[in-house]
Amino acid sequence: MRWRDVPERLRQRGLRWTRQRRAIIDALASARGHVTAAELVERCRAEDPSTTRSTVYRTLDVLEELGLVRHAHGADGREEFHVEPAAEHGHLYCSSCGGRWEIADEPAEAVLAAFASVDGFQVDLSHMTVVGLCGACANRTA
Amino acid sequence: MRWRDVPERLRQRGLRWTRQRRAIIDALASARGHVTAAELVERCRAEDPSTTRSTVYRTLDVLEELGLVRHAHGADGREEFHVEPAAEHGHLYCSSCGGRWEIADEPAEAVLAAFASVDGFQVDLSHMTVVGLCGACANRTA
DNA sequence: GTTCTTATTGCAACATGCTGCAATAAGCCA
DNA sequence: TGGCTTATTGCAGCATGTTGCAATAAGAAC
Repeated sequence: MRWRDVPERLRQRGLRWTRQRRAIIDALASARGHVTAAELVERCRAEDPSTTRSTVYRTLDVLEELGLVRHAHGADGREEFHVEPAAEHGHLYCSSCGGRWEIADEPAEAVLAAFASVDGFQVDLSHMTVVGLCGACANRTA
Repeated sequence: MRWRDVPERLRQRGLRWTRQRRAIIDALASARGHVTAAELVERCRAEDPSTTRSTVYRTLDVLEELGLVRHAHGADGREEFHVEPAAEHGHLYCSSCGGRWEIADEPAEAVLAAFASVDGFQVDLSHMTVVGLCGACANRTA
């Protein structure tokens, strides 16, 4: 649990620890894995109905700079946040059945290697959402 | 130029050829390559200021079904349209310098192969935006 | 505890994207 | 041409993101 020392880390940078930020951290801590910003706003409002969206979005930006969350864009382009990104991973999305999976290590490494070898591009896996047809849907279509 | 027979193709499906759709087709025809929906709305409004956003979005959906455009999501999640997608291609985006490139054939094939071999996932390249650091920015950071 | 600086908040407003609904008009048929 | 069916439009309104600005309040200094 890295949330404990967030207040200190903020202050070290001249930033401040506020009631609102605590609410957002609480919501994040109880939402391991993935969350959308909208979900987070809902969770905060459950505690404090006066929560405003702009504050949540701005706090998420700050937390991303601290490395506590990473954002990506789902298949529809909406934001999703990875909480405490232990291992960076991207997502697969099937446009036919709507299924979602994390990208496994093998293809992830292949992707990294493919782009690195061309012009030294360093792919940010955690930001990647790959859209297409999953095996099952592809078979059904064929 | 495949635009010429769009009216006919629409009617074949029981759809209709309207003044508004003509404006959108005109805008697309003069915007080869990539366009955002917002740009398209602007171009249409230059001709006809009464153009509404919802009409443009709905028409783009129809044109996508006809295969005349394909949409993707840029690095910020906003929509971009590929006009007349001759060769399907994805995009690279450098989060440091903001540069954009089309994904070349080699890495594209590597990506297709990597996912196909795992569980038969068929990647939709045209929908893919890969975010990361370009070679130049990666070197500068290191 | 008081004071001061300024990071942060809440508000209002804007941009993009999507949807339900009543009114319009495309395209078919007589 | 006139009438009919229904696809399409425009409108209004919602959801998600973002930004400028004045008011608030964190936290350091006294």
